[in-house]
Amino acid sequence: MNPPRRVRLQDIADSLGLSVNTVSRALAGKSAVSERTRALIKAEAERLGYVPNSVARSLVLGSNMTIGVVITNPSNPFYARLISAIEQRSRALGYSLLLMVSEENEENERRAVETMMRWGVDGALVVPVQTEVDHLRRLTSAGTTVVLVNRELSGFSCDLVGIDYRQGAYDATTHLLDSGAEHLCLLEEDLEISPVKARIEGFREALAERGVPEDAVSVLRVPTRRREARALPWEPNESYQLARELVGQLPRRSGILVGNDYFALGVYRAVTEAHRTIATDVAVVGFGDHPFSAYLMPALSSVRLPAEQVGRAAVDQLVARLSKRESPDAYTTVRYSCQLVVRDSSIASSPAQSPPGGG
Amino acid sequence: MNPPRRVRLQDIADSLGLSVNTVSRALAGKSAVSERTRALIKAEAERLGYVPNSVARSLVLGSNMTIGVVITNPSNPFYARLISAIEQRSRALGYSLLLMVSEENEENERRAVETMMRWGVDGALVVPVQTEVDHLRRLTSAGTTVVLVNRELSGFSCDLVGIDYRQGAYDATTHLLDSGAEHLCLLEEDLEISPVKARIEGFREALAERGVPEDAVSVLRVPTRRREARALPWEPNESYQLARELVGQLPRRSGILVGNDYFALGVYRAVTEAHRTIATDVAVVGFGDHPFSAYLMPALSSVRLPAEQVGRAAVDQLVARLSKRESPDAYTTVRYSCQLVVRDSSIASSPAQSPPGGG
DNA sequence: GTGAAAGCGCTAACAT
DNA sequence: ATGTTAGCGCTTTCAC
Repeated sequence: MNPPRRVRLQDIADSLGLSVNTVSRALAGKSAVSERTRALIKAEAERLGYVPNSVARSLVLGSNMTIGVVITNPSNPFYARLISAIEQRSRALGYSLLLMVSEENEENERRAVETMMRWGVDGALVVPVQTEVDHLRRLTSAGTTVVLVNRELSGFSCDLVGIDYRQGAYDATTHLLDSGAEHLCLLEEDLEISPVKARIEGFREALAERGVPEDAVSVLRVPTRRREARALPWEPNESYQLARELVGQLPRRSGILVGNDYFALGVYRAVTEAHRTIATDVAVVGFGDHPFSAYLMPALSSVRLPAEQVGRAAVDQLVARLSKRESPDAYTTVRYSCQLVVRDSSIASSPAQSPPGGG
Repeated sequence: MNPPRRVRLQDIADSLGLSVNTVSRALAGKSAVSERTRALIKAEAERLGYVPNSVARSLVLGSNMTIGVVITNPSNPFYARLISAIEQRSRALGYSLLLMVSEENEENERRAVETMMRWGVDGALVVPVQTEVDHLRRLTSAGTTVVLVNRELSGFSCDLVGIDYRQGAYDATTHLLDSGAEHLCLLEEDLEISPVKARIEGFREALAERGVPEDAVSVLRVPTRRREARALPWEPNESYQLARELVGQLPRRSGILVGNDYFALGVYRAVTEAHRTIATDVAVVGFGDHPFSAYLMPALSSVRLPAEQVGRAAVDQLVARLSKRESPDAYTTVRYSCQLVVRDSSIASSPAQSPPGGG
């Protein structure tokens, strides 16, 4: 059997004794076609199983209704949710998605940008790896609209849709203090990216505001080795090792804020193995509110991240830019606030201390 | 500033006083160009910032080095891993990825197939929603190579790369029996898909082999409502509700196998709330070996799924087919085996019953 | 070794 | 209302 050649406009035109042009217009819904021939053409297209050739269409139109998405790691639950949201919204607006993964690697990101330029995607949604921006600049100056997602980048002006991690960390820290924690520790990823910086800021800000002394505060970096190929950033083992060391020297009434719910798993194990109790001895709050967090024992308090909102808004922002022909003179930055979900891991650590039958 | 028009072969040719053709051949690495001009051309291309137009190239070549991927839900950790693996391997082989999400919805899958036909992707990797196959047939008969991933489909012949869920369930069930469980229950997703069927088979097979009486066995379906928009299949609440009812009537020495680690979270909570103990009273084994499972207390035994192998193999299988020009006369089915990881949730439930100091 | 010409499938401008 | 022509950027004959 020879390869079944694809049905073209020409085939429909021939079969009906019309010109390609008429067929094109009829199927495109343009006005200059009689309803009779249009019906005829549609029927014939249906009969022959005609499928428009997007590649040819894109070549002449110069646009291909495609959005390039560059993500650092789809296995990270947050980015998985983000991809879902982006795909859903893009699909609703008629855009296809070219997915690229940078693996926290600058070189991969460069190649992704190159790919997008080759394909001439209409727009790009990028979670940038780091601070290098020259390739992104090339991309925009080649006429591609770029919207940064989740991570901010100084020295590169474009729209950004992100999350107010500072506020999230601030709220979580304040909550830990309200729950009675006096010694605070932040366990963070070891990447130099804006979400981490913002969380540290929010953490510090809350503590300063309450006048917590410097020596009662520490920020520790978990060696996630994200940049090593195939390393899972959320493998709890690293945070477990770190928490083991930490837990020995942990004073009473301490609170730990972790930059990722997976880190909390390591903390839980370390604390439990040291025969101390989450919540009572050590209050814990996570980031991400992963589905498992509500089901840990005790249930983990966590800062919920609006991945769906961010994904949707990023697509909307991108598409809005595309409809405006000219290059913008001002860029938008949107940071969605995140919401602390209080559960058992951070409830006030004192109730057991009230004397039974007292009062 | 007027839109910066993209650099074409023509621009390089003009700038060097050559023909488009020569430039094309030079950059394509063809032989019929003198080394001197080739160097000149490459330098000029570099200088002007030339980026090949993949759309134009695809139109003439009829192939675009693109693979269409249709996934039911990227937020599902298993599919997230699968996407990662597929992307990584595709990238290594020079293919771009068109990502589409079906949301367990037949209509979306149809649209995804339509999109792939429009773009004329070289091949398609599909996790099929259900049993409908007419659109997939159209896709293949239009000349697109299809490889099914993770879910099997009767009535549609093509290559398939999947997982031996039957074997996984068989091993897990045997293990539960070996651990002393006498009353067995399987908590499964409520989708009519091959992985679920295979797990039920494996479960039943192991029990039959050991002569476990029918009335000591049950298979329950968790109403995951996957098909409802935005419903998270792994939201543990449904399994929690189900397990609550179950746990009241659970005899001693029972074992629960769940089709998804997230279900185990619901079971853990229900069992704990009923003042019974995981492992001792109820042995539990999960499926998926999600990162959190090893950190539950007690640590969850689970069947590890080779998502990375499957993703990589699926791409390799697809690309292998693409290199063979003619339509195949035989299709390959590969099922990767999965490995049970035994942890504390399913250790023998009897040690505490041996009389202290006895023997 | 290089150039001229044709054409991939489609749409837009300009006829008629 | 329909047909003709041109051209998107590239590759592939086929000349020279």
